[in-house]
Amino acid sequence: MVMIRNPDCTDCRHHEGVEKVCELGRGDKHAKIMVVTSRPNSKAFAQVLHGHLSDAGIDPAICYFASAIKCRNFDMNIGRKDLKACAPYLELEIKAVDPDWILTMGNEALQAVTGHSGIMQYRGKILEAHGRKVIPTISSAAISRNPGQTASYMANLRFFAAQVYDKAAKVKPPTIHFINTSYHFKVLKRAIKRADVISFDIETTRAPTEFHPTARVVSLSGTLVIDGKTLVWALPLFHPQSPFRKSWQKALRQLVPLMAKVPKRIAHNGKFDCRWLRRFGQCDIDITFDTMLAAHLLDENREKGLKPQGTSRLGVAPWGIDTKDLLTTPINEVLEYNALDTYYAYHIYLQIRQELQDQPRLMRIFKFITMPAANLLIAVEQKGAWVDRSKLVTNGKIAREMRDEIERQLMEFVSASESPGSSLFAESNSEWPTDARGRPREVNFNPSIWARWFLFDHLRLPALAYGKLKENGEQDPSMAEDVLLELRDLHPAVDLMLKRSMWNQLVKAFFNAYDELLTEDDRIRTTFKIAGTVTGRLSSGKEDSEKFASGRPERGVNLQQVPRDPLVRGLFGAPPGFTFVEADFSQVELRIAAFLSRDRTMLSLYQQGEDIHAATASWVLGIPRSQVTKDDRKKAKAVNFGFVYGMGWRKFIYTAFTKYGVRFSEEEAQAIRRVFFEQFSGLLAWHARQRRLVNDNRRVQNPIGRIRHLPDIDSPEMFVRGEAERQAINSPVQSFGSDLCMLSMIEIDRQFKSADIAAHTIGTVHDALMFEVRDDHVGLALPIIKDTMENLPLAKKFGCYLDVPIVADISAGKHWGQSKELTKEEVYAWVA
DNA sequence: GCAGACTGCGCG
DNA sequence: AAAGCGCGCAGTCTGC
Repeated sequence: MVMIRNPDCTDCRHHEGVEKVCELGRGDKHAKIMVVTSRPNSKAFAQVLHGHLSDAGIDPAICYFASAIKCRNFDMNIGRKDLKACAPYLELEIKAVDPDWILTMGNEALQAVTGHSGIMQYRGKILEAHGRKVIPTISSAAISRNPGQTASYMANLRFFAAQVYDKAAKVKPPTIHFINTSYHFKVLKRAIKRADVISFDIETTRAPTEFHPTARVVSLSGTLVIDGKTLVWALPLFHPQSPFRKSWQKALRQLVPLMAKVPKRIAHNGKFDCRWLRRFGQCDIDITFDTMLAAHLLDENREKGLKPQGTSRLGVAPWGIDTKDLLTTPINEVLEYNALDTYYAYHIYLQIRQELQDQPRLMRIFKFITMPAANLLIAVEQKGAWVDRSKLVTNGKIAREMRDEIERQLMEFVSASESPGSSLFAESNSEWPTDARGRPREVNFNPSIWARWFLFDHLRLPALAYGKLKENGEQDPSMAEDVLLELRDLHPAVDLMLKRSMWNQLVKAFFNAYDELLTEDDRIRTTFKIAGTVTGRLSSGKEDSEKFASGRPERGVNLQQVPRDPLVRGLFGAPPGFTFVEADFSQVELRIAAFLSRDRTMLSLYQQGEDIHAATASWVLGIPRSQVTKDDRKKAKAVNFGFVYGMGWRKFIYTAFTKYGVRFSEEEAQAIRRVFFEQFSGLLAWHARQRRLVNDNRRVQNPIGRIRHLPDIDSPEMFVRGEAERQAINSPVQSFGSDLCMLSMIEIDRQFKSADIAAHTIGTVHDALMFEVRDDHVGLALPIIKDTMENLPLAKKFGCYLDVPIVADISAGKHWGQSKELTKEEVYAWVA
């Protein structure tokens, strides 16, 4: 070891002012296990780390601890260059100790040992470097900052221990039956018919959707349970080496109907597989147990992918191939990978099912909400939302012309010679900005270096705020909307910049995206993620990118962020012969807050059917209820939503200005907050209750038992704890609101089907549902929608007695957001 | 040329 | 001392 150390090393800047130059690690010098981490020689650090290792079953006494950087200077950040400079010493150290296994902790150590960067991507995988096996995880210091990471960190350590000590995985790899003759295919059909359980999975080409011309199913695999025995099989389909390459669709048309009849159907993110199998098997198939959704329901913070679930639950090493292009991957590899997915998913199912059975409230949510929603969304995603093609063309043209015209006007301010001569329009005081190679930068009105030059140098506007402190110690002047609003009166270009930003956003994020994604049947499709949020809400957008090549148009606009501007929202609607129906829960989160807090004022307002936003407006503005305008009510909305979830007066001033254009002084804002909590005094007690609950239990739950884990409540940092406490207030409300909406969607769709009503669910936007109803069935559909939403079977299904009235506002017309809310009479006696 | 951090903005 | 919550995506810039 003496040979390695170089106390005179000056290879990187870290040697300057450090106590000991080139400090090597410590521990067993012939250890089988090497741990690469920052500051291995700090006593306090080592103590914590040794605790973690022991807990995971690794004896720290037989490890060698090394650092990626041998001169530890805590005032300096470590860059790639530093790691490179120090790499030879680490390499020598590895050779000298000669370990079989290396545990790297944190991104630095990962980079230093393997050369890869991206710890969140590589953690828990088995890599190879310097001829040894390497398993990366996050740094132990990250755990104390963010206790929320503890579970997966410990899972990584336990996995490392299992590999090092060669502990047999809990689940052994199965024998896989490859189906490559028509005889085997027949045997497979017979087996599926007899099976009680099927866990299945498909591999596909990287087509953007199952309807794309390049969409093919490359292989199909399954794990069957027949008479208590498992049978694992893999069927090649469109793969070039497949005997069924020419008849792959025919094979699916034979198999999918049989699979759909197996009593228990399991898959990991099965919504994806079911969409493809429906398309090519020409038969509806759904799932009874989705392991990804169940894992997420049990712990919304844990990695829910099949591989991380497999390593942490089953102790199996990450299996499989880099699925870049399946068609050029040898068939055996594809099939083995495909089959193992189904086998391990089946074993994960066995575990998770038990965990759900131990928590009956979660099981009920899974049974009555999660799985029905998943199966309903298969059809919703396949159907898509209808878009008015001619409107898309004309509205898009309007938006593009508006943006171009504004940019033309802005360009007049760019050339200094055309600037008016007043002091406000002073001549430029600096040179046109250049890039790193000295070339002039292009005009770019987006928040860019050029745009900052334009505003703050060329037009000499004052920089009122600055962005984040950068690595080089500089801060860019902020171009955020609220800052520009302050500068609006100083120069006409500011207003143009603001307007351009709005129109450009519409063009780029919406019109362009919709143009690209609109299919021939005039529909746009999204993917809803059921396990995409920590509260149980759906998220909407693109399919997981890993499944698809970059650069291609993909399935997936975000249906939940369609601007309310009629120019955009009005593009969506119902095709000829159909009516677009939107049903909104009225103020659902505030009603839930009233229910949970038991605040007497709020409860009685809702029980009397009064408008809580108007009430707040009259109190905070000090005017009688009758004088409250529509605008006042809108402002009160900001007050209500903010303060209910623990907003402070500073943030209130900020949001009141940026979102509603109202300025409040500090005194006014504090006074409004005070009045608010005087009126709704029950809210403060409720906030305190939620804080106590999360501090005691590290988790909170909503009225039907959906759990939000908040491990960050143990953070030593006040701010992080405060965050967890506010989440403890918001989560039960938001997640219950979402559950009401999901439950409605499921229940309404069920009734449509059983009454044979020609209506389709188009999607949800958190507290709203959208439907497409055949014109002659609107009168039948409207009462079902309203009745269901207002009278959900919460008591029957979840033992939850909601004593706040729930109200659904319904509107019906040709386009989204374009029609008037219906009165109760109109809902129950619809006249087209 | 690509990934990651960061900002800004669309929605509830 | 200070503190709404929950999302997805486009765009810029940096560093390799």
